[in-house]
Amino acid sequence: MSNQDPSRTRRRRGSAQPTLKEVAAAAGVSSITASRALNAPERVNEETRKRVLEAVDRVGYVPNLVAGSLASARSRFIAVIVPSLANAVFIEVIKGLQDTFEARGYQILLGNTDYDLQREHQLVRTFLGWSCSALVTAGLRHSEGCSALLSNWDKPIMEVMELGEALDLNVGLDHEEAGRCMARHLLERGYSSIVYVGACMDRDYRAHMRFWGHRQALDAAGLAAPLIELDRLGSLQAGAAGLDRALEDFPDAQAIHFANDDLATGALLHAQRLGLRVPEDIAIAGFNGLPLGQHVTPRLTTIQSPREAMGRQAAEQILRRLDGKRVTRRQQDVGFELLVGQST
Amino acid sequence: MSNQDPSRTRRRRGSAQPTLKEVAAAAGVSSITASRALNAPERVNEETRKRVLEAVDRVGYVPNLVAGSLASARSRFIAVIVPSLANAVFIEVIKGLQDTFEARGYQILLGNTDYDLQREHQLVRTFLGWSCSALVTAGLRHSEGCSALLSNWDKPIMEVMELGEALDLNVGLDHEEAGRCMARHLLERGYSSIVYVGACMDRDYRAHMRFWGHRQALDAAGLAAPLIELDRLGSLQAGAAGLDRALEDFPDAQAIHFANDDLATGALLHAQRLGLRVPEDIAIAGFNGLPLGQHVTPRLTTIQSPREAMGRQAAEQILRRLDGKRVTRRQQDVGFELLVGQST
DNA sequence: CGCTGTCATGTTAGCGCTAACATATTTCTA
DNA sequence: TAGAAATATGTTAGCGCTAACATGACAGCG
Repeated sequence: MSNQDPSRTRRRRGSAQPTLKEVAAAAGVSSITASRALNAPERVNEETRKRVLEAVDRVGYVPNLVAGSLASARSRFIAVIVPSLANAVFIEVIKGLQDTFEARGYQILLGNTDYDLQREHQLVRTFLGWSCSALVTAGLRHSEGCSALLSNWDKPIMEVMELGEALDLNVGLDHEEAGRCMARHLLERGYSSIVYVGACMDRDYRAHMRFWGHRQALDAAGLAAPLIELDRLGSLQAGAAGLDRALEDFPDAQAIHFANDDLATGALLHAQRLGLRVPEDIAIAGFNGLPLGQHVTPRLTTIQSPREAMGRQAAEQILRRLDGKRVTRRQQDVGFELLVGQST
Repeated sequence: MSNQDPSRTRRRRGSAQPTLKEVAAAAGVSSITASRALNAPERVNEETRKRVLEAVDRVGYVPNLVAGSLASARSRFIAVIVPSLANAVFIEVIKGLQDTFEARGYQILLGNTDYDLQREHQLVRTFLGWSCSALVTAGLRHSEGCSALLSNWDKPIMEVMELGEALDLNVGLDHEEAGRCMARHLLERGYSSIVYVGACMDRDYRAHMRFWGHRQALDAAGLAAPLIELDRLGSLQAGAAGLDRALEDFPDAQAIHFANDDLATGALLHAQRLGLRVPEDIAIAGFNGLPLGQHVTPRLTTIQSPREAMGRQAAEQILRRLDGKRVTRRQQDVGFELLVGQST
C-alpha cells in the first residue's frame, strides 16, 4: 500500500462547471428529482419543479449533455452526410432537415464526403460513436463496410435524393425519369441533335442516371446521344467551358442538356458573351430549378426538384419513427416538375 | 433488504455494441492499454498495438465517443454558429472551417440562428453542454446572457466576419471601410445620385455598417445618401424588387449600391428584362464577389471578401491555440478587394 | 380496514471510457 | 554497479448523468 494518506485524494480535472448535484442541493432535492424536473417535468410536483428551475438559474447550471447521453445511451444528434457543400442542392436539403429537427430539439451533425465513399464510411463510424438518434445520407451507394455497419444499426436510417432499394427509409426522386422527361421535352421542341454535358459523373452518379434516362428517350426516337464529360464539378465556370467543348466537338448541335443548373446557367451566360442567341442558335436545359436559372434572360428550361421539401419530409419520417409510430410508406417519391423557360 | 436474489441483477439497456473491454480481452491486454493503442499509439509497444488493432477489427468495435468525452471532459467538437444557411457567404466560411477542422479530426457542430440573438444564446448553451473544444460564431453582437456565458468559458472563442472588440479571437474584415470603398469608386466614376439598397439591415447589421461607410463617403463629397430598405433577406427576387423601388422612389438615381451580390445581381438581371442599359441608364454595385455576379453581362462591380480563407484562417488560429501554442495576433484582418466590372 | 393504484421522490448502480497514480521491466548514466 | 530515467502496462476511481428499482404517502374502493 502506498496511498494511505486520506487527505491526498485523487484529483480529477472537472470542468469546474456546476453540476446537477449542486443544483439539487441548492433546491433541496435529490439529483434524480432535479434531472426529472428538467427532462420530464410532468413527473415532478409543480412547486418542486419551480424550485429546481430557480436553482438552475441561481447556480448558472448548463446541463452536461455528454454525461446525459452516456447514461441514457442516446443523444439528440441526427447525423447528416452529404457529398458536397459547394452544391446549393444539398444545402437546401440540409436546410429542410435542420428546420424540422431543430424545432424538435435535435441537433444536426454534418459530415461532408467530397463524393468519397471511403470518407462516408469513416464518417458513419464516427457518427455511430456519438449515439446518434438517426442517420441521413445522400444517395443509395455506399462502401461495403459502410453498408455492413449500417445494417447492424438499430436506429432509423434515411437515404435521400434518389429512389431505389434502400437500407431502411427512402425519400427522393427518380433521376432516370427526370432525364427522360427533359429529353422528351427537347424532342418535342423539334431538336434532333442533342448533346448531354455532365461533370464528374463517376462521382455524381445521379447525373449519370439522368443521362441514362436521356439516352433512352433519344434511342426511342432513333437518335444518337452524344455525351461530353467535364472533369470538374458543376459551376458557372465549368458550364461555360462545357458550352465551348460542345460547340467544338459537335458543331451541328441544336440543344445541350446540362446535368445541372449551375452548368446550364454558366453556359447560358457564356452564350450571351459569345453573341449566340438562345435558343435560336443553341438551346440550353438544366436540372434542379435553382433561383439563378429562373432570373436570367432567357429563363432557363429546367426540372424543379423539391429540395427543401425533401429534407422536411425525410425529417418528418424519421421523427415519426423516433416517436414510436409505425412508418407505413418507407419509400416516398417527392417527384419533380418540368419548368419550361425560354431557353429551349 | 429486498434485492437479496443474486441472480436477479439489475439490467441496463446497453447498446449491445462491443466495448473497449471486449477488445482488450480479445487482445489479452487491459482496457487502458487498448485505449492507449487507439488514442496514443506512441505510448504502446508496437506489437501490442498491432494485436489491439486486430482485435478491434475482429470484434467490430466502434469507439463510444460519448463515453470518451465524458471521461476526458473534452470532445473533438467545434461549435459553429451562423445566422443563415440561405446565404452563400456563410456556407463558404463553413466550408473553410470544415475542411481545416476535419483534416485534424474535429467535427463541426453547426447551429443556425436565423439572425436571432436569443436563438444564439440557446445554441451556445447546448453546445457548451457538449464540451466543445472551441466555438466559432459569426459576428460580434450577442445577447447579454450569451456574452456572460461565453466569457466564463475557458476554451477558444472565435468571432468571424467583422472586426472589432472581440471576446477572444477575431478574424474578419472592416465592413464600414468596404462600404466607403465602394461609395468612393462610384463617386470616382462620376455618379452623384447614388442610392443604397439594403435588406433587413436591423438583423444583417453588417450590411448596415457598410451603409455607414457609404454615407460617410457621400457626406464627404457633400452628397445625400438616400436609403431603401427591403423587408426580406437578400435574394435575386428581392434585388429585382429593390431596383423597382429605387427607380420609383428616386427617378433620377444614377447608381445603386446594393448591400450584397444577390440583390445586385437580381437587380442587374431585372434591368435587362426591363430593357435598361447597365451602367448607362443605371449603374449597379454589390458586395461579396459571388461567382454569380462575375458571370453575368455586364460583369458586376463588387467587393471580393475572402470567405473560405476567412474560415480557414479562423480554424488555423483555433488549432494553434488547441495545440497549446500562443496566439500572438488575436485579431486578423483578412481584407477585401474592389472588383471593378462593367456594371458601374 | 386492508388492498390496490397512483403520485412524488429517493437510493443504487452503472453507461464506457480515460486521468491519475502505481508497478514492473529495461536502459542509461555516473 | 547502484541509482536514475525511460518504457510498458496495470489498477483504481471517477466523469455527470439517468434507468431501474424502492419507498412512502395518500386516495379510492368494496
